[in-house]
Amino acid sequence: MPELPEVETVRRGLADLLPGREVQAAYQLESPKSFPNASADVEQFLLNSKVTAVRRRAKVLLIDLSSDYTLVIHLKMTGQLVFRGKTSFGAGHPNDSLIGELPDRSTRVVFEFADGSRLYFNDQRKFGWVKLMPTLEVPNIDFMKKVGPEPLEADFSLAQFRERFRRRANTNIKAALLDQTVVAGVGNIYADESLWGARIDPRRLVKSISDQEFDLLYNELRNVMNLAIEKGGSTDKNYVNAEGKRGSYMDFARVFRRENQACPRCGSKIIKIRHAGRGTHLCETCQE
DNA sequence: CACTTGACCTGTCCGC
DNA sequence: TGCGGACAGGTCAAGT
Repeated sequence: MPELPEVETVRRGLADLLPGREVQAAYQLESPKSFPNASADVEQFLLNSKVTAVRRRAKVLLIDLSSDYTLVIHLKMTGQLVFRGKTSFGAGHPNDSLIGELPDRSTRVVFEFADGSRLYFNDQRKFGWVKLMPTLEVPNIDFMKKVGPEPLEADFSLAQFRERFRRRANTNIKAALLDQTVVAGVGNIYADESLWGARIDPRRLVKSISDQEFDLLYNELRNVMNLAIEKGGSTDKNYVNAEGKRGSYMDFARVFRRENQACPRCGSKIIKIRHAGRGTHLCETCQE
């Protein structure tokens, strides 16, 4: 669920909240798997270090520390990173807060800062993870070496976009969009949304897509992701930002989770099918 | 090498 | 009301 716009929203929130805070304690609740290399390194390179920056690459969050180590975090499907100030517990949450008192039963890892504030890593389905590693080694992990370019970077060109898809000529366009080695950060929501915007049927083979259609898709993907960031991401079930609040992109979605509703472009009924191993939403009338 | 499928988990929903 | 099964979807390993 957290895709590029959701992870970027969390990043922006944490970038406002964390830098300068000193980690005083870090511990896991119930699930050692969420923080598998929590070991001697934690004591030496995490405790008493200050957060210096919060970065993002694809769907991965990077919290840099003054020790020259980095917390590398993947939220996968149900991960949340929620910050709570020393006194912001319990009652008084804004109406759009999705979660209440923390820790809750999905809390896996807790980071405590010297000023009494805390960062909670929650993850219902336990697919997400936190790893601590030297900052200089982050670019060397397999995922970082394979992952494609950031689609919202100013220098990401249409020519580059088309070029990246050539390696997946014989698969369908939706599977290729979801492939992180082609373009970084696209998941199920924005794949369906951008294909609708470009009027492309998700089942089409990549090699059948024309230059003009790639042009449309390139623009739609960037537009839809920029809009989603502006709306604070999509909250379908679990996703919340760094303050525990929902995102509102789902109010603007054209096809995702809108099966049986009218296509906003042609009025035909939107359908949901199983494709590329995913629930896939489309309008068969205007996506060809 | 290109491509597809299943596994990893838990909570929720649907049909009987 | 209880219960089994399908489903949710990011990534990687294992399969064809």
